[in-house]
Amino acid sequence: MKRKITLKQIARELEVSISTVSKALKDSDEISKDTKQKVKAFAKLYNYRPNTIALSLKNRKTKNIGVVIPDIVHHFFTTVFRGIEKYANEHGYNVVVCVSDESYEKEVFNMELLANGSIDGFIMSVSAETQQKNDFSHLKEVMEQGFPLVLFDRVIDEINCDKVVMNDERIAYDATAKMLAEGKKKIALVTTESYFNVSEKRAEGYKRALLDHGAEYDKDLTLVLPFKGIEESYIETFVENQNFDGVLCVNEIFAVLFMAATQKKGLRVPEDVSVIGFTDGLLSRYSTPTLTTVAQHGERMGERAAEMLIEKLENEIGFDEEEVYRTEIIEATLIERGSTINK
Amino acid sequence: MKRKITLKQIARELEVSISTVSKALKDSDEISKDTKQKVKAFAKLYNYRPNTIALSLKNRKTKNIGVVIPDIVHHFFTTVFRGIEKYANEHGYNVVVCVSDESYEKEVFNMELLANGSIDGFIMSVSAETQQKNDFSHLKEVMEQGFPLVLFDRVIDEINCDKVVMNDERIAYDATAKMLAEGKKKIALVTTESYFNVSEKRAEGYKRALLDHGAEYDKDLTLVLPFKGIEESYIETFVENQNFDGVLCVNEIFAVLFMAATQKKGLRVPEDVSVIGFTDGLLSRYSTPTLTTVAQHGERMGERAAEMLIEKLENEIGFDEEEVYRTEIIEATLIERGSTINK
DNA sequence: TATCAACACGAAACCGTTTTCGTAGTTTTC
DNA sequence: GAAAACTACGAAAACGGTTTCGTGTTGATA
Repeated sequence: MKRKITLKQIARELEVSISTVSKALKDSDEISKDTKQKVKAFAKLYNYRPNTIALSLKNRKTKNIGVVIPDIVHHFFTTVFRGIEKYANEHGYNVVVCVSDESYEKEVFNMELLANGSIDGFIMSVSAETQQKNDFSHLKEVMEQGFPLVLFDRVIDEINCDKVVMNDERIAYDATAKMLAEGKKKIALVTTESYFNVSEKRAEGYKRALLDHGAEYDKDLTLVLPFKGIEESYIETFVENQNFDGVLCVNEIFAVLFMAATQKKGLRVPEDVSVIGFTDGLLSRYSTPTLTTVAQHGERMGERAAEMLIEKLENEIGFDEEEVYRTEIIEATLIERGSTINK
Repeated sequence: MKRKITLKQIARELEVSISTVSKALKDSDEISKDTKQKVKAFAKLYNYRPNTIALSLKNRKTKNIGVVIPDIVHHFFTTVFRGIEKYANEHGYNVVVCVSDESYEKEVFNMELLANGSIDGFIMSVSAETQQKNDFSHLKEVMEQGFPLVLFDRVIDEINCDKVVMNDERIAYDATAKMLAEGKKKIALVTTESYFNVSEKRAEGYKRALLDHGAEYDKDLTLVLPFKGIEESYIETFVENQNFDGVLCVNEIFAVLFMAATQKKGLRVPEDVSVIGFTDGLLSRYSTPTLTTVAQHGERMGERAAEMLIEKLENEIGFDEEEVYRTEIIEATLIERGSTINK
């Protein structure tokens, strides 16, 4: 086991002081040309790299950012993560990920762990349980400790920090309006239980579109599915008993299940029923017909979140300068595919 | 910005030495009961937590493990990562992820970065480009530096380290045999270019099953698709021109595309054509019909990889003890769904 | 020749811990 | 009453860097 070489060893070997080696490697003009060359040559030969941990301790910066997400086996979060990792890496940061698994306790635990020196700032999307409990003291805590925090997607209004969100309400409006424009009259909504503020916003956009276009909002046309353990039968029962000619689903799994159920019933997509989902994942791209869906541009969200965080990290805020927080809206776009009638 | 409290501050506040504080918090019996209580109370009040970075420097252990994978927006890698993260977290380790994006250069760069003190060991799956170039000096390098390394899925024979793999050959054999047992005669194979050793092994299993069961191996029934930018037309052309009644696809995207193409041609799945894919992702679960597929148990692979790595990390190898490397095989299983004829 | 700046380098502090070792002060022992 | 043995604590080194501040040696200047 060949230990990595340190300044101390180089210094001893070359019979100079540690400071000299350090300065020589930094091309300080305190050091003579001769010595610099000697040191650099030696360092290169032994492939010297400064120890990250020592630097972290000295600089009180780890160059690590902590990402806390509810789930990783999930297309949206994965793409956001991709964006974060990409941007971070390009800017000299590493990313340490903790998965809260939708659990409040794990979320708190992980954040405390990371806050003990492992990272310089947080990017996160809160867990379902946290949203339900409505307890955000752990977020306040890390902010008070001076950690910059960027929330994305599942954000918390009462926490004052940088945020990256999607215009859920508007895109749901647009999606609904699109189906109305196709001539559809009875548009259903398939959503999750309401403690997810994103689902709620989508529902609002859906309603507003109906009312704006003179369609009536029928409560019976909204199907609320549980967060975990979706039973296909819920959907099939709904499809069996309700009359509709379009549907907006808050994710692609619901969309593809709904589509399958309507087809099974003998209805054609999109001729008889238009279907629009959220999340442009594999399901949307490879279903039959392909799904018209809302692309959330997760990667861009991740990039922006990372950008905002790193900006905060690098621009040490002046003393008594007022901290200013931004909320960035990433515009979702509707991708038209085979499950709607497109011109 | 409230800095986290340090031993030094507690010491000053309580008018004792730093050593005393440190020992008191560790319940050392060098310290009197009184002092211990005083210190502990104060520490609890100010919510003292030892600084991770300082500990890392002191102990030369970061309690971080580095994960380098080719892609994160990919069901299989995501599940493996999930397993790693889960096991690591349960055992007091954090995970820092770097995505190589299938690029040799990024892979090398990221590993060098991580090797400068950020992590204690690596878990990785090599990039496509690395496999093509057949250059593994960066892996040898980190091993020589004393970092334990666990490879999974895309492993390298010439690198001597712990490995976690799937029995690709055998499960491909089983999948093919299953279709033959259904009475299918002409089984096609849809695979990727061959520098992926996993694809190669799957192809071998496929061939062996054909020969073992007295079916003939027809080269024309193998469709090789490029790694990036699959054109649907490649598949459609193949489906149009070849005669087959079963197909084994090396991933679920190929499987679902193939299924769509055969259905479009008017063939029924599974009556006319049986389809089996690899990867038990959303596509397999929600396609119509649902896909019979090979479950790779990525999560278990990740857990095992993490377990192997952490075991190496914690059991400092005795001096001159011979290092022993293991290759663990995670048994894949065939999940029977609607795209094959099951009894 | 005394003075001074420039040059080239080293000592030491610091980041926050842990841990070894030394040592006052007290108690026990004979 | 002196030596031995505890007790309870502190000083200092170490992990691997960076950086400030000296300082000894030159050569130039007055």
